[in-house]
Amino acid sequence: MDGCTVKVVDADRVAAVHERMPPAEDLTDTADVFGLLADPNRLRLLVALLDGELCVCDLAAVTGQSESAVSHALRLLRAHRIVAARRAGRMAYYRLEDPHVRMLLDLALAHTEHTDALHPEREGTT
Amino acid sequence: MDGCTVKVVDADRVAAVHERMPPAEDLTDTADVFGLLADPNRLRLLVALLDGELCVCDLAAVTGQSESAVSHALRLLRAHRIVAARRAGRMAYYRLEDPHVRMLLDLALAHTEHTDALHPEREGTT
DNA sequence: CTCTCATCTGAAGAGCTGTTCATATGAGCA
DNA sequence: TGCTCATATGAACAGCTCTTCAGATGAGAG
Repeated sequence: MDGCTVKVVDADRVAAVHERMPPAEDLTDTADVFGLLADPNRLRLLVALLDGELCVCDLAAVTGQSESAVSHALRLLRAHRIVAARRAGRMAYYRLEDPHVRMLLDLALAHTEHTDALHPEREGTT
Repeated sequence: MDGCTVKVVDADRVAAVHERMPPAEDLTDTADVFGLLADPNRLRLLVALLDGELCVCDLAAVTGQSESAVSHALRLLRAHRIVAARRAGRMAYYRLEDPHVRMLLDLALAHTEHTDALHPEREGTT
């Protein structure tokens, strides 16, 4: 049932790694950020904002989503302070606010571009 | 209903940004990778593997998950070639195989550590 | 060959996520 | 003041995800 819960093969390594493990809070936080980047449409929005601010209208046009979907997505991103809104009359201009996320985006996109043959979706060992 | 679908505020910007937008395939791929990093337990596994290979047993111990959960998670990560398995008898030693993911992890964790007061989970503009 | 143990797998259920539709808000304009 | 348009919001539903439980696989020991 438990299998290995009791025994540990490399106790020292386990202890050391466990020591270095970031606190649960940090991991949750990080997973959260990754989660926000884990949607193609949200990704499109953020990529669109890499170059500067855009209104909801234009974001919908650029990313090919309904305005409602865009608004919902922006709401989420705003709640996590990844984007920020500037109001001009009835328009709302959004911009990428989190430099950390910008870095992650840059890094991820740079690598994806170079990764031509990586749509495996299959087993590696079995 | 559509609201803005027809009109675009800054047509030039929209065209330019749309031009620079990576192909859908790349975005899906990237979102996919982020999705794999979007779970605290998977994150724990990957962080544990940053220092070198570990068997399923020890991974379960270090990350505090059931072996079954770990196995399922590793299967997923393996399918995307993020980790690789080495077999030694009935043991399976896993290691982090994707340097790109390693970079993302390093970057993300480095920043999360410095981000003491960033558990907002609330509105930014409203 | 049989038994044990580490790992893997499949099925199933609970919960989360993203989209849509309908409607609300609030600014500018006539 | 009343209309229109950009954006925001809420409810609801479909689809995906993660965990667990039960059992399968395959290697080593006797």
